[in-house]
Amino acid sequence: MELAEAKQKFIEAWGKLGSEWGINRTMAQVHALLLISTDALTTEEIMETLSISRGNANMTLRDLIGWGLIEKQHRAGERKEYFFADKDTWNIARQVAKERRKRELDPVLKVLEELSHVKGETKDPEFATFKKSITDINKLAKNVDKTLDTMLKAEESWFWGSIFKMFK
Amino acid sequence: MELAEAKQKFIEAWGKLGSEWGINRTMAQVHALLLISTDALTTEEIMETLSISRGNANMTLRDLIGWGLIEKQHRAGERKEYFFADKDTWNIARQVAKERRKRELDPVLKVLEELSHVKGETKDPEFATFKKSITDINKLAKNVDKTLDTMLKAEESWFWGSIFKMFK
DNA sequence: TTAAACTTTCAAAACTTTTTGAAAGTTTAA
DNA sequence: TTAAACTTTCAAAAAGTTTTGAAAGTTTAA
Repeated sequence: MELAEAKQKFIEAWGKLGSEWGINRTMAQVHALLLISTDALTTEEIMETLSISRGNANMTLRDLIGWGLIEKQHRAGERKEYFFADKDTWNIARQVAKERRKRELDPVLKVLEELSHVKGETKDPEFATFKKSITDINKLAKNVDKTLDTMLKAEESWFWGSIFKMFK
Repeated sequence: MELAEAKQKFIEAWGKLGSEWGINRTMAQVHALLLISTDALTTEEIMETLSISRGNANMTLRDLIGWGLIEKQHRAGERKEYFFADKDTWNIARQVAKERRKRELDPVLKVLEELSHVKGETKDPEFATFKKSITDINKLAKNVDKTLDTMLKAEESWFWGSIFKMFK
């Protein structure tokens, strides 16, 4: 397989994975392109390579910066802005986990906390079922939250070392 | 807060979380409804409670069965089918992880494996960058895969016990 | 058998999300 | 200043996804 073809395939695969995980396809593709680019790229180059519009490229790049996955680079004597991706996969995983926790898990935890205090007649089976489900899900969610927290603070080697030890 | 209101809130929150995670909103809502229902419900009751059409209810219920999250119940002397959800949150988490691994992670692993064998000139920086990114992502993906595998086989208590030990 | 009770299908409609591109805005060198 | 080089915005269009509902299909009691 040619390198160019391989790059193309990677961009497609990454884009597909992204869209299945609620990150939009273009965003994942731009990220993939920057991940496998040796040098930082301009908006123009990104637009060209992925055949996307200027507006789309601009918004996507801004979102990626918001997610902490890419950065701008200023070059002396040049007007254009260059973009490059953090290439450390461990950082990527952490950034994504961090953002998704903030955007998705946190609000759910808040609702669950609120719902777990609903008062009712313990003998009422309707109430008992509701209460049990909420409590159980709340427990799981809190565990996930705690695990993410540790993961976010962890160093890569320490983290995987622990995983390996854990899973023999 | 009234029990009825609390139920409504839970269904909404679960639906929102689902849609952010690539599971469609209705599917997550039907799941939520069954999770907090003491008794198994008919298609009719689900349609009514969530204000959705027969077709939608039918497809959604079928998908949920496909995900292993709910089951049909047959009642002697009755024509209707009843549906109920597995209430064990640990099982729910495992089922979801299992399905998503099959649908999303497996295909990506396949592509990465293929791409990690692309041959090229090691001195070419373009090639070197590509190779490194693919190799790193491949490593991470394999680790995630292995972790999921263990999780899928694990008992709840054992799993969380290990997590706690790991994270002090 | 039959027909009532129920389930499934799927094309079209509704809704949601993403993308476009032209216009407006900003920055900088001269 | 000015104007060229660049970035940002956003309303409208395109694309993608979900939902509807009526018709077709299936099952079962009698």
